[in-house]
Amino acid sequence: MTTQLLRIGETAERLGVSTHLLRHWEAEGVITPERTAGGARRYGPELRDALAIAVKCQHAGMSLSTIAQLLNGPPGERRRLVAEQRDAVDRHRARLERTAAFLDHVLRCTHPVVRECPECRAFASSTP
Amino acid sequence: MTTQLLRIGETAERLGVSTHLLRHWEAEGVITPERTAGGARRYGPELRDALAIAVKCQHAGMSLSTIAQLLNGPPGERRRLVAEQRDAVDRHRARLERTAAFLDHVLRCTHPVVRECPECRAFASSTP
DNA sequence: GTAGAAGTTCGGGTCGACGCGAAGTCAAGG
DNA sequence: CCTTGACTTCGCGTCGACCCGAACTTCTAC
Repeated sequence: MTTQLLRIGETAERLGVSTHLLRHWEAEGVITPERTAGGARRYGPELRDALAIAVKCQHAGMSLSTIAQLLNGPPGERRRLVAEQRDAVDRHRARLERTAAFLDHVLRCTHPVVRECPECRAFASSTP
Repeated sequence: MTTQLLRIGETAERLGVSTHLLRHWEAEGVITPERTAGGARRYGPELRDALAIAVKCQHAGMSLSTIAQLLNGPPGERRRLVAEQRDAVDRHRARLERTAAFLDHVLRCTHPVVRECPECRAFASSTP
């Protein structure tokens, strides 16, 4: 049992994505699998974990190029990027929090017109 | 002072976007300004508030078509959509929270390899 | 050793959300 | 009247992320 190398089909299925996508991500420098002598992609457990993490990161709003740097960049740069993304996620979270509050408010707001409702106006003119 | 109608240039500048964008959003059915006799767009205070809200909603991940429905759809449908988006925002928030925790962890994680770190693995295999 | 499943490369297509510039229109000042 | 500047429509270009099919090669099970 030589460290469970899976081919692209299995890997894609387990991850719930298409094989096209895995090739695309490779082309974008996100994840680079090993190759057999004949050129077929083989994904080991490490890479599959990295892929899973990449998916989560993407859901958190990171671009493919950012994720690629995160996974493959030099350690120093990597640390900086992680911290940066951490901040970005926090800002994103703050925005979402305001949005959630606003939507909650809208559900019970009786003002027919935004301008007449201080809470709506507050959201409209909230920082970034 | 007849309810401050602004032209597209002023409106765009105050909002920090391009005039192209405002026309684009109109074409997508997001916001439909009044027109002068000659066909020039005029944005009243109400519409400008709506625009500001649309911008926030977009930052919260909503698509233009969703926003268009939110702003212009029939009240019944609107309520449903708001509730739906509210839920989506919450799910999004939950994901971001996990991501933030993961990034925090990565900043102080000493394991050289993801597979060897239970916390990293936990994030990799966390629900959606 | 060979069939057929699964893989490969390559190039073009789609979708959402824009940007951009050309060519024409309108309104106000000199 | 004419200029000037902000506006109009129209259509094509871009970018990120992705899907898809054609044509060919490799892998694997029998």
